[in-house]
Amino acid sequence: MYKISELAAHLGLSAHTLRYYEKCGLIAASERSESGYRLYSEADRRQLEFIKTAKESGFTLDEITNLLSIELDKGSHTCEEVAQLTREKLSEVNQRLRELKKVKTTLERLLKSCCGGPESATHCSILQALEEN
Amino acid sequence: MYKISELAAHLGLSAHTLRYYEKCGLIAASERSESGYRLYSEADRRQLEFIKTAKESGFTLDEITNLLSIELDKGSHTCEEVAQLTREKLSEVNQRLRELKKVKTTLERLLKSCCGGPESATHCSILQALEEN
DNA sequence: CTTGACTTTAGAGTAGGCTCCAGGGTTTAT
DNA sequence: ATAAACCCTGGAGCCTACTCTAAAGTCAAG
Repeated sequence: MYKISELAAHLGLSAHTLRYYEKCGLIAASERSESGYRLYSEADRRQLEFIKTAKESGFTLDEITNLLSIELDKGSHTCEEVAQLTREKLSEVNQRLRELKKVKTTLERLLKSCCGGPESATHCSILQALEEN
Repeated sequence: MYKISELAAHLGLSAHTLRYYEKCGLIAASERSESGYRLYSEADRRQLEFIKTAKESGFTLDEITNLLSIELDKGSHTCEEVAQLTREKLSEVNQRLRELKKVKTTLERLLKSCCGGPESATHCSILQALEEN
C-alpha cells in the first residue's frame, strides 16, 4: 500500500491533487490506516494511471468520470459508447486547433509586416493593423 | 455619442462586458450624461475596436492593456516593444498548438484502433490503451 | 401617468483544475 | 524525547473573462 505522497510522487502529481480527485469522485484510496491516513492499493494506482493517461489524452475530469464508469463495468457498456466519447473529444480538439491556427496566422502576418526595430512605434504596422476594422 | 448598449451591439459585445473592461482599466466612456449614463465617443469606439481585434488576435486583456499603453503614446515606444509582445504571444500559441496536436494524434490513434461497434466494451482497445503505462 | 426598457452600482457566481492554509494529529529518525 | 516530516479536514483563493443579480434611478412611448 502507498501513502498519499508516495503514490503522488510515483505519478508526478501532488498529494493535494489526489485528494482533489477524491473530492471529485474520481478515486478514493481503498483503505485507511488506523490513524486515518489514505492507503492506496495497486489497483488504485492503476486507476490513477488510467486517469492520468486520459487527462493527457485531453479528457476533462468530468469526461474521465464517464470513462471510468465504463472502465469499471465494461460488460455493461459498448465500444460504441467509448468511441463516441472519443470522437466528441476529437472534434472539440479539432475546433480548438482551427481557432488557434487562425490566431497563429494572424500573429505571423502582424510580425512579418513590422520592422521590429528601435524606431518609434508611431508608424508601427502592428498597431496600425490592430486599429483597422 | 453612444449609450452603452448601442456601442455594445455595434461591437457584438454585451454592455456587461464593456463595464467589465472599464473595471479592468481597458477603457472608460469619455463622458457621462447628467444622470450618470456612460457616453462613448467615436474615439472610444475605435479604441474598443482595437481591443476587440487584439483579443481576436489572441492577446489577453492584460496584454491588451500593454498594447494600449503603447498605442495611446506611440511616440514613447518602439516597434521593437510591439514586435516583442507579438513574438511572445506567437510562441505561446505555437506551444499550445504543439500540445493540442499531440492530443489530436493520441485521440486519432485511439479511435482508429477501436471497432466502435455495439459489442461489449470488455475488450475495447481504447480502454486498454488508457489502462497501459 | 404609467409601463417597460434602459441605466447605474457593488458584489456574487461560473467554469476547470488545482493550490494553499490553518489547526491539529501521527510517524520517523536521531 | 523531541524535532522534522508527514498526514488529516474543511474551506478559501487563484486564474481568466465574463455573466448575472438586486435595488434603485432614468428615459421614451402611448
